[in-house]
Amino acid sequence: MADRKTVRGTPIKTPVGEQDGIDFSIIELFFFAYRDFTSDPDEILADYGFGRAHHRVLHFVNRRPGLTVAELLDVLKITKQSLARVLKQLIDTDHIVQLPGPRDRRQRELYPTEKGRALALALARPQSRRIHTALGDSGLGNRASIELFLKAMVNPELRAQIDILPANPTQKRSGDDDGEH
Amino acid sequence: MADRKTVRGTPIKTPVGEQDGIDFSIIELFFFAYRDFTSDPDEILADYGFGRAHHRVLHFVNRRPGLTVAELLDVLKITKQSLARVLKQLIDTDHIVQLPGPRDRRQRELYPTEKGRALALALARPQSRRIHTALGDSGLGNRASIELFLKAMVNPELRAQIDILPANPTQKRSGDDDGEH
DNA sequence: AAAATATGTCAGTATTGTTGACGTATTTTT
DNA sequence: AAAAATACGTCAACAATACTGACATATTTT
Repeated sequence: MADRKTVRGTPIKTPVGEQDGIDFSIIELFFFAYRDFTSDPDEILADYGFGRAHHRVLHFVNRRPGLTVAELLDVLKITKQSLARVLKQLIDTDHIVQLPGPRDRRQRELYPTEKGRALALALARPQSRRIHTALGDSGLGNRASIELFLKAMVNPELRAQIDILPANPTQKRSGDDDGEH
Repeated sequence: MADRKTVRGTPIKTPVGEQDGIDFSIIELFFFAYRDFTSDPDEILADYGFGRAHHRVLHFVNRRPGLTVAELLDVLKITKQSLARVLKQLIDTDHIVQLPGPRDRRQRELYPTEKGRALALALARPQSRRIHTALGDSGLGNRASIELFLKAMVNPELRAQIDILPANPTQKRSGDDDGEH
């Protein structure tokens, strides 16, 4: 048998691009942007021996204090076991506490402690700074457009998860004086 | 000694929010958007027994045909071993071929085959569609703003990796041509 | 000839995810 | 009250993707 068991295809030397009818520039930008966006908290987490999974749990418990394990699983779209490990660590290190559900005592409502709140804020701070800078660079009037765009990128049936969160109630903030420019 | 081997902190019941000076809404939207953005190709990849790592390699080899292993490692920011596995699979399945570098024969230039090009396009198609829809939903005039924003989210020192790509007409590969003789 | 470089590979490990099964406490249904 | 369903925790086994460190080979540079 000659070395023909795999008939190698011919190398293509022209780059793919927009002419193929596909929005490669934004696809790629999204990849790079998210990579760097997550790199900021990753460095902090490393000091705690935590990973990105811990960050996500911490984030949502801080955003929706009192949410149950089942709700958290639904938001994160992971399995019980994946959550169990990181949640246990966060509870053991006193970043999160569990309280029995008031109506249904089988449920465990998850709350951040002072320590957990502080860590969540510390993790979010560099991300928020990056976003703020990026908004400045791209024109400060774009905030609404960016929000709309990102929200439209989410699967429609899952947008409910976002709307529940206390993101929009007092979005006014007009004339807010955090102007770096 | 009551159960105080760990003195648990008090549960905090108020959600974090923008009043903490942090842009939680966009942080969260970015998370959800990227999660769903990557879920489209993930489903296709599963049919091939491939994962997200294969997708990234395939993407950049198609975007920059002829890039070397070292360049690919630099773009992906992973180690040689992490790349080795997925690259080997992609070569064995004839999605990518290697050619010795013309100037330096130690290098392996990576090129997509017809098959690899087709898969890259198939993976990018639903992502592009999602982007297009989202741009439509958020106002069609926002494309430039979105691009600027995403680019500004990338670490400045790494933006060069993006500029090299054939997204913009200023694609000038420096150095002596690698001409096909 | 020696050193440096580009790549490939091996061995071992960590993190984060998966599926499936089972136990316990609690609530709901019968 | 007994049975079934539910919420959660946990165990065992496994898979994908990353990591570090070491070493081999071919090739280029010094």
